Amino acid sequence: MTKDESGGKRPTLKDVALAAGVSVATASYALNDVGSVGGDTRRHVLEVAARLGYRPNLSAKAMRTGKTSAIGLILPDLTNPFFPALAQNVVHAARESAYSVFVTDTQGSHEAERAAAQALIQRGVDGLIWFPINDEDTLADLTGGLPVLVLDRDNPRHDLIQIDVDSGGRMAAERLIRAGHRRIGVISGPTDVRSSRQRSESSVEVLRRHDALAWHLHNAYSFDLEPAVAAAVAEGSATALCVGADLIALGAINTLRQRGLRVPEDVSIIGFDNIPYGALAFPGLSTINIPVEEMGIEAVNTLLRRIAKPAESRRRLVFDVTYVERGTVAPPPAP
Amino acid sequence: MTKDESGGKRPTLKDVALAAGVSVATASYALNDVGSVGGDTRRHVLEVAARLGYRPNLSAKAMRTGKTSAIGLILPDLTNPFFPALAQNVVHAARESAYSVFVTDTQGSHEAERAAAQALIQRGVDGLIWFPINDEDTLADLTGGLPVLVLDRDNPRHDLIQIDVDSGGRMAAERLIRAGHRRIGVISGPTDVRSSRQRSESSVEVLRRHDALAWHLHNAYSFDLEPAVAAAVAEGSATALCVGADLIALGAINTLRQRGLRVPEDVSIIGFDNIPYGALAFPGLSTINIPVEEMGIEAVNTLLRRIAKPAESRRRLVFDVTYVERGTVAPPPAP
DNA sequence: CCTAAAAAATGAAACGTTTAATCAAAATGG
DNA sequence: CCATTTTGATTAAACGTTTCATTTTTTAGG
Repeated sequence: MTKDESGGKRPTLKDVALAAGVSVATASYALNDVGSVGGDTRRHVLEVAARLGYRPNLSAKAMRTGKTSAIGLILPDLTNPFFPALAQNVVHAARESAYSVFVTDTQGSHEAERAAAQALIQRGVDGLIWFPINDEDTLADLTGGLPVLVLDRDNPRHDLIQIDVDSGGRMAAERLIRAGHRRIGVISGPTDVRSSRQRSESSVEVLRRHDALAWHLHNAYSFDLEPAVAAAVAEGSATALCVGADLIALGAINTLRQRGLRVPEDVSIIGFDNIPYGALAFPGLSTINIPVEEMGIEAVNTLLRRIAKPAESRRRLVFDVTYVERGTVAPPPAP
Repeated sequence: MTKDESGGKRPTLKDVALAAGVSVATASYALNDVGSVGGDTRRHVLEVAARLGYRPNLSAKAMRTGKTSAIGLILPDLTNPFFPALAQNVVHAARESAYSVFVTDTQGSHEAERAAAQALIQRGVDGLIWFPINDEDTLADLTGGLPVLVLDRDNPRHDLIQIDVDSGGRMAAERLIRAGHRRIGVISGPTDVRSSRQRSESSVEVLRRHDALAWHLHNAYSFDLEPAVAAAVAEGSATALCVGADLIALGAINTLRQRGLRVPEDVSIIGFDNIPYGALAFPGLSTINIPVEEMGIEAVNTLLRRIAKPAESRRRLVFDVTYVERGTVAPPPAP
């Protein structure tokens, strides 16, 4: 019960000190559990503070200490279903350590990305968790010595949390081969981001080795697959698809169905990301799972450690992926 | 070009004043475009500030003025696909006015909701955009005089942005009737939130009037529909479903398909929310669209207005919904 | 007991702003 | 040309903390 004793406004440290009959300094020491203050006084101050419902003014604290206990999360696109789970876990992990999170979404624009970073830095965030749009280090001149954790992308200057996409790409390809497919198409996302390239390149490599690569489509963006490819598939150029992102895979499924092809009876598909949609689709999308929840948590852990020890050597964490089988893989249709 | 003249640390107002050969006060006045400062000096100060790459320390400004130009966004669950688009637009609209947004996700727990609000208030946010878990005013004792904008839910103390769910519920029911259905089931979400109740109640009302209500299932939560209902539908108790949320509708479709029923050939379905998944499904989910983007924008506009004029009379904005036809509505199967 | 050391408590400066209260200089009016 | 107003600029206080340097009180040692 935080009752409000003094009229109206929030009690300040001075109020607490006054009410406890002690100096402001002592009150501060007592509340922060530092300095040398007697056990009795400490308890008393704490008690009074609780009674008054005292909450430190974080702006003041921030100004004095230079630490805001806030961090920024910069994401390319919140509406991409890959990100909300990440954001959620970042926010929660941060709260565990009494940090709050400014979330910004840059809509895939480098300009917006810089503006967002600027704003956050000016706000004095203690650190940034940054999922860059592509591999360009667009914030190089802004971040200064600020702790930054980079997600998924590459960056020579910051701590990194990455994903072992190579193994994911391989898993997908191998699974399709094991199912008996010998004409497999690969569809990949934006080629200007390493992690996206790697996904499909590792698939391609495996497929080549088995002489099972039908074709490779680059830079598939949104979720309607190019009609050309759909037609190619319809003509039987491929009996299975290795797709670099679930969103694209779902689009591909749609396109195929609109052309009368069944999934997985006529063509098998494996996606990448394990976005929640996939589980909801019918049949469920088989895909490569990225442990995005753990990544979120580990991101704030790593960032907070870096904030605490700026000099520690650079860290690079790589998360494993797993294949999750649902309903979009089957043997190729009998010819 | 924000080059860094003084060694290392960010330049402060004092640095600017010094470099411009003017008092700190004048520098402040000049930069904020207030007070009486000569045209020449003003220009000069601005120029110097730009040259030094000066950025005001927002913590300091906040402490002095009591305004942080930050707001908090409290959502029940970021991974519910309804919310990311909302969050995105809130963040963008806020940035337009140089506000930053603390985003928190309360996982449907009232405890977490209170904790989050506490933290944000302590941080000194200028206002809160709050999508409550249900209709309980769980923050009543915390918010004090703080401007709060409540989304979707009801609340006697705050500005409101709501949705005309009644008309949505009616639209859905009418559409199914128009398609020829006469045995229609209604599935609704949590009954402890008014807006959820209203969605289905308005459907029910219309269906009753046409004597077309087959049954009404309350409190359907996650996305697998109760086997009981699925069986009931399978037995032909209903040829169409009016569902209170897309997420539930998609689950329903899955369950039906697993029992061998086709959508929409055997049973038609209309959802509610128009979450992005719906468009990706095959066939696309017919649903009621909520203009969530506009709502996000209007939420920050209304909140910022309230922050500027705390005394203005309470506002309540109601957004219209629209029916979006995709592929899940068809005439009932011939008996 | 007295002194020295340790512990507890305090005063005041500092953080980077804004802004009220002054003051000086320039402009205005009679 | 003096008195008055306006304009331009400055000084200093204030916001709520933390923390250094200092003082006061207590404890311990001989």
